[in-house]
Amino acid sequence: MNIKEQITDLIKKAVIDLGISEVDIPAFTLEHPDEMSHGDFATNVALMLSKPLKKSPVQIAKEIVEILNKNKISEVDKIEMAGPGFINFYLSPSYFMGEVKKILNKKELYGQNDILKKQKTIIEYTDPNPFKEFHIGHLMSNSIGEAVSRIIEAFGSKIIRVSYGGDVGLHVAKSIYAVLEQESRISEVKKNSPKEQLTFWAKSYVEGSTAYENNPEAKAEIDTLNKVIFDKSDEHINKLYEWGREISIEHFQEVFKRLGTHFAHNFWESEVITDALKAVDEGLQKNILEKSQGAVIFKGENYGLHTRVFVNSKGVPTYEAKELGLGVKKMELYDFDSSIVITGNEQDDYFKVLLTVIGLLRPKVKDKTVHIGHGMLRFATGKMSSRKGNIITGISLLDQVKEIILEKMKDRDFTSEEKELMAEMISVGAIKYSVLKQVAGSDIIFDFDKSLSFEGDSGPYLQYACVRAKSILEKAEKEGIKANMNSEQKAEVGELPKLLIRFPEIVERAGKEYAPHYLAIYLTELASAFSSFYAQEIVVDKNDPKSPYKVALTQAFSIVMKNGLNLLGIKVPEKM
RNA sequence: GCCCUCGUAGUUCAAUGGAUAGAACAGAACUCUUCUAAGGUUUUGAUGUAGGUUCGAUUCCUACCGAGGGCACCA
Repeated sequence: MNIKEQITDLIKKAVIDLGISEVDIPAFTLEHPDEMSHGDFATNVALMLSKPLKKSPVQIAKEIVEILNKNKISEVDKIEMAGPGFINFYLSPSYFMGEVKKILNKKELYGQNDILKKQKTIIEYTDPNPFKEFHIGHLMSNSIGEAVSRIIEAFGSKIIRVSYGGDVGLHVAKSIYAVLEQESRISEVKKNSPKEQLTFWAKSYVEGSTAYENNPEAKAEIDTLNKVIFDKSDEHINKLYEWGREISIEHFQEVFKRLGTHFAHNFWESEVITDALKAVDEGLQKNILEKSQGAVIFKGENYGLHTRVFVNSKGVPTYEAKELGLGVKKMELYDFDSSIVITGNEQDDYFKVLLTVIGLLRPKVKDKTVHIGHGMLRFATGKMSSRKGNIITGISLLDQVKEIILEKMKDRDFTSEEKELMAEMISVGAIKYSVLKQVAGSDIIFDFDKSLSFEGDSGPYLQYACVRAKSILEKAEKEGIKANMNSEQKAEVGELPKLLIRFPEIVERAGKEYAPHYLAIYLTELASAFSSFYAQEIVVDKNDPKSPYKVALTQAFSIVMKNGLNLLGIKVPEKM
């Protein structure tokens, strides 16, 4: 039983002592007050009892405090009534010391739990489409997906990371249409670097999309081409297709590597089509789906949703059917305990329809599946669209940010290899943090100058705090001062240890709510507390009897910060 | 038109129905002879509007105003 549960128990007993029967105990809270001067835990139980007991909350609180004081446990130093009737609990210094010791003992395992022990979780994110750019929206999906994966992993679950790419569909037809328009250039383009070949394909996609929208003849041709690609009936087109697909995939692998994601499997739309059509047939047989105007549709209106097309009138399955097939296939391949799908929130309504259909077809799969919609990356001027070509690619953002960091470091005394390594970690950290610091579902208004900061509330701020701690620990080792938690029990416990030991509960909340931002914000608070501590105290000092204690705190900080950043998918450089 | 998100300092973001609404950036003033100033200290400044539920509302409900997204063969 942890301390929170122990205190909760004591409160319940006290309430029963007041004459409330066990079933009538209100659903009170026991939480950390915002203000540290309000103690380490606070409960609102007296406020909630005011009505049933027909007494003032202050009076009730006083009575409860009296009872609590009789049964006090050693971890609690002081209990008092405050404000409109809150009861605040102040924990003892030795409790905090004991908890910090746990950090030093558990090291990189600190923060993990076994809530999902022996479970298997499949998580899909990033999902870039071959023939299109890997843009900063994918960077966003990847940052969130990777963080959620790592947090779920810390819950003890086995994680299967997958990505899903649309290697068939209208966008491919649009690209190939535009490539066919400039057929004579192809052999020339193929001599260029993979990067330039990729640009050629991305441009073609934009051109094809424009033609599709503005030119009815082109639209008809592209629609026909889509069917040809789907049927694989034209050898020449098959070859173009293979070329474009490979160039894209090669590029994606490079970006994944830089971001620190390794997918166990990459699903492609082309490989789920059979499953999709099978699922559609089953849906038709069970009257879940129906035929209408030559297409297969789902009438969502019956479920408070809207109608979606699963197979179009040309017999080609749409995204909805393919995703349905994917859901079924994932279950067959991996037999998961839970499945998480992360996409842009523009697909929220679509996923509601899809999950409803899956629920009718495979109730068990539905119960185990959760969709997380992340916000969009938008420019102040409007939405980014790869169809229109006004996008920032993932790789160009990574490179630009890296440039800025290298520029900042140019006068520093590091070798160019060191600088290269640091700049890579710092740029990825800065980008990931800027995505992870806010609620996953909300949009990021992207402004290159403002969105990526290297100061204050930023990735580099956290990395920097960690690097400084590391540097102190090295100095302590040189001077032979060892971390010791016992030398300073009597002292007043500052903000740093109090924050440090909250790490496991923050991880737990971030995982349960699929909300990495709780962790990001916590780490910033923690780094801030450490930076303050760093500015006020000289940690390594042979003449200071408190030095071993301060070294211990620094070490604990270093462990927690590193573990926390690791869960966010952010690496820490040796120096910076 | 219907459905879903969301409106918080000048800006970008926080706040499991709780106490004095937190940060960061920008602005103002300090701070490197001390373990890395990508740091620290101080300071100015905000809940779209109108109701309702509640001991207590940024949070829940209703209406309005405003932004974004989704609504049949794109993904």
